[in-house]
Amino acid sequence: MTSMEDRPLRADARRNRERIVDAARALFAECGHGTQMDDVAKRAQVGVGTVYRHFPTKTALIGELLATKFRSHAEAARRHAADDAADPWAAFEGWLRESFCSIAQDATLQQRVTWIDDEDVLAVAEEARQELIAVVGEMIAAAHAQGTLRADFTVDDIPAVMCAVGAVFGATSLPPSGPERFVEVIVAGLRAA
Amino acid sequence: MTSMEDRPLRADARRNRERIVDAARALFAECGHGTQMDDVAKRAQVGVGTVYRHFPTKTALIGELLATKFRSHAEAARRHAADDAADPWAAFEGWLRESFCSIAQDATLQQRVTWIDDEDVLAVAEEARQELIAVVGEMIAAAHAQGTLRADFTVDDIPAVMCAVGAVFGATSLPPSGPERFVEVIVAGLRAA
DNA sequence: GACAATACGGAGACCCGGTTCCGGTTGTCA
DNA sequence: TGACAACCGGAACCGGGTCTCCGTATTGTC
Repeated sequence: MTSMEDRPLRADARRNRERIVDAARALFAECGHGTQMDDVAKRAQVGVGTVYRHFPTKTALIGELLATKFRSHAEAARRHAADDAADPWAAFEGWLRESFCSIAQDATLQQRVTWIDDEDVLAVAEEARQELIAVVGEMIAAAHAQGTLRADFTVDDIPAVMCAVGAVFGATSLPPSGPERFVEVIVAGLRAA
Repeated sequence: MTSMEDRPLRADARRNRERIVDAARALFAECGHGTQMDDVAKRAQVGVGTVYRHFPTKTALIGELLATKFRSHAEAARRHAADDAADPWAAFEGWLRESFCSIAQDATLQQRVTWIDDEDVLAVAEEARQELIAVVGEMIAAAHAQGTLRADFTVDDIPAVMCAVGAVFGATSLPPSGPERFVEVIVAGLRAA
């Protein structure tokens, strides 16, 4: 989506683009919402102009980061589904835990999902998001068939769970020992009623 | 805390202060993070200057709103504890559900707790927050004694739960039918392991 | 009813952060 | 190696939002 092979993109351009994305991810993880374009540029050792050539807007940049996240969640889901093909609940729970860890890494980003201009951010990452939903949908269906997952839980609830986890890990008013425990609560809550 | 009886505060001043708080609450519920001081002033039919005389800073205003919320949660907790004195779990669950509803009302505000400048916002509401923690702590202790609440759940986890719920209800990328279900998951997850 | 103290209003100063622009640089291809 | 296109940097711009300032209005007291 972000920029197909219209033309192969010059070598240095490619390098810079990558640097920018890395810098952005790192900064959002560290500085949270306070991260700004100039910072990203500085961190990537690049001028602001360069950042804007690759991403026309801050929203676009964030969208790209989010899309990447989604893709990696989806990939994890596929992996777990394959590894635990025999036990859908195990696959689902395994995926949940892995995703939660990954969310903990840069919760700030995840939190963006719950925001104002989300409409726009999500639009950029929509394709990746759909893919994720699809993959997870299958896991959920399998778990339902097995009868190990709350009957009233659907794919549509996944975003909510992600939001929740993101919020908890991203909270600056740090629950000292909290986050991990919170995950346990959710997992327990999701087991068949 | 916000302003003790240093001097009784003139009649019109008191009236305006109240209007401002009401307007702010309403706007945060409606417009979310986008709410700005001028809007609050307009809604309260007051000049911006007046708003700033009562609350030296936007943060202070939000802090006040938050403090009010905390106080009402605490009050609810006391009520439930009294009503269901015989059954701690019932009291706890009842309080949780009531609080969740109330959070749903103006989730945006609750979300503030997970934010950047939270340090500051929380500082303003700290007193009220401590009170809430104390009251709920007793409920939790009682439920533990009864053996109906997950053994590894402590008061320190309450903020996390609040954050989570706030995030879910406040998400603009609305999980269509999600929120209520999410509450069920948490309640289920909190029952004794 | 008049004076002091207190409060009000809202124009605009001020600051902050995203976005633009363009002169200079670098990669690519013949 | 030369020439042209693609790309880079970062100073300057600009809109939008918080907060200040001060002349005016209201309250309360004697």
